[in-house]
Amino acid sequence: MPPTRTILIDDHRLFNDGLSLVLRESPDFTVVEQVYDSRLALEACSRQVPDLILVDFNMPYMDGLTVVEQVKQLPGPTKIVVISMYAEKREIARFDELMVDGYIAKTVAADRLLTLLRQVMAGERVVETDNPSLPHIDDAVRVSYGLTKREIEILKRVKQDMTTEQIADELCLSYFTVQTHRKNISQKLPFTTKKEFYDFLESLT
Amino acid sequence: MPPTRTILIDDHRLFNDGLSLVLRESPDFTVVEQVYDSRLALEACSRQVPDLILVDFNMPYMDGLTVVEQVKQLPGPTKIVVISMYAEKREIARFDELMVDGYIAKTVAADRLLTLLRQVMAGERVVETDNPSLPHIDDAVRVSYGLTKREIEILKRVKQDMTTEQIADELCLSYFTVQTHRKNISQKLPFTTKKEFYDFLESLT
DNA sequence: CTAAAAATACCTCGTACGAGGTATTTTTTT
DNA sequence: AAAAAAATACCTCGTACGAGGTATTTTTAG
Repeated sequence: MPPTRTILIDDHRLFNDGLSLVLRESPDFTVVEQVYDSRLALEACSRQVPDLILVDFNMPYMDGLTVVEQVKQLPGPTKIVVISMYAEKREIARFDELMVDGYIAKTVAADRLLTLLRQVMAGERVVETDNPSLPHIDDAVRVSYGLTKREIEILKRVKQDMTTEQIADELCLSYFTVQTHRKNISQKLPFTTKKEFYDFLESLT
Repeated sequence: MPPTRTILIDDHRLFNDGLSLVLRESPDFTVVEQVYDSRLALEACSRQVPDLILVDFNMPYMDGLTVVEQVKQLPGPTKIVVISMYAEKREIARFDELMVDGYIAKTVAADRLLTLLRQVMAGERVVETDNPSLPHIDDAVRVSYGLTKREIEILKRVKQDMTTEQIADELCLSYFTVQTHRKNISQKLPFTTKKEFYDFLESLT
């Protein structure tokens, strides 16, 4: 059986190169091309007609979504696996619609990735969104910013874009109480930009 | 000369494992430990006393900032290099304050990383925030969402958390014009959550 | 048991923005 | 030259939140 001809699409060269080494460890995969610029992905795929592409979701210029949409238009039995930073249900849902063959979080170990990719090549659809061996505690985050348990509860809901009123309803609190918590939280956190804040929220489970 | 004893700290196992393979390619580096959970980073560093640690900035539980702060308290001449998703001046400034030995974006190629790490071990401080070979155009992003050039201009400033008024001042536009652009933008973009929106902004240069 | 920390609740003011309009001018495309 | 697209500008209403307060109750730690 010939090795699976694979194209890697990720603008993070370091990750792309590392992933390439991971695949090279296994004789049943061969990396025929590495694409560092999503705009070149389509061209590479139509030229190489790979058996498998691994595409990062978060890329500049053209996001993974667009790449996937376009590659699916191409002829050939190319399998598509999305590699993602995030293990969010919302993200997964978007790719579910696109019917990709796999959705794998970057938290998986290298050997686990190979196992999953082999399953994909065998015709399965795989979703591996989280590493179960990592316990979901946010104590460290909490302590490092001096947040209380209640404040974390509030933050988790802020992360989901819930409004003060919605949070109050869900936790059976007064609107004003949630207001107070949010105020205290923003005084404790050092972030100056919204982006920093949302990056921080990302780390809450 | 003995190889540089290195610890990798990144909760993205796949990246961590890939990075490990990258370093193993070079005889002057040896990876003594891979840490997948930032909470265990301090313990590993005090036990191993490595020559070099590579730490990811964006991690759950405890961010790179905290890890760096703590590791700097430990004895030993451990060099600290931050590996980051982002090439943002703001981020770099935060690590500049901490006086780490290197700040390297994930967009660098594997062999370039090795070169930079050797420079660090030779006593230099390195900052490599962007890959100059990638032209900064956001045409693809623009077209895929049907945004106009002007709208991109507005968005870039929204990304910097500028208010409607500030944007209007900078671009010599009426407040109302900027308001209109922002309205049109939010109608064109499909994002339902703030997080999705900020992830998208990340892709603008 | 007692002091500190956390959680609860209330109030107001100012800022900011999205969504709903309408409308004119400029630029680009055909 | 005409039509289409983009950019400009104005207006209002409602929602939401941060920052500034104050104050009571509950829980935790010493």
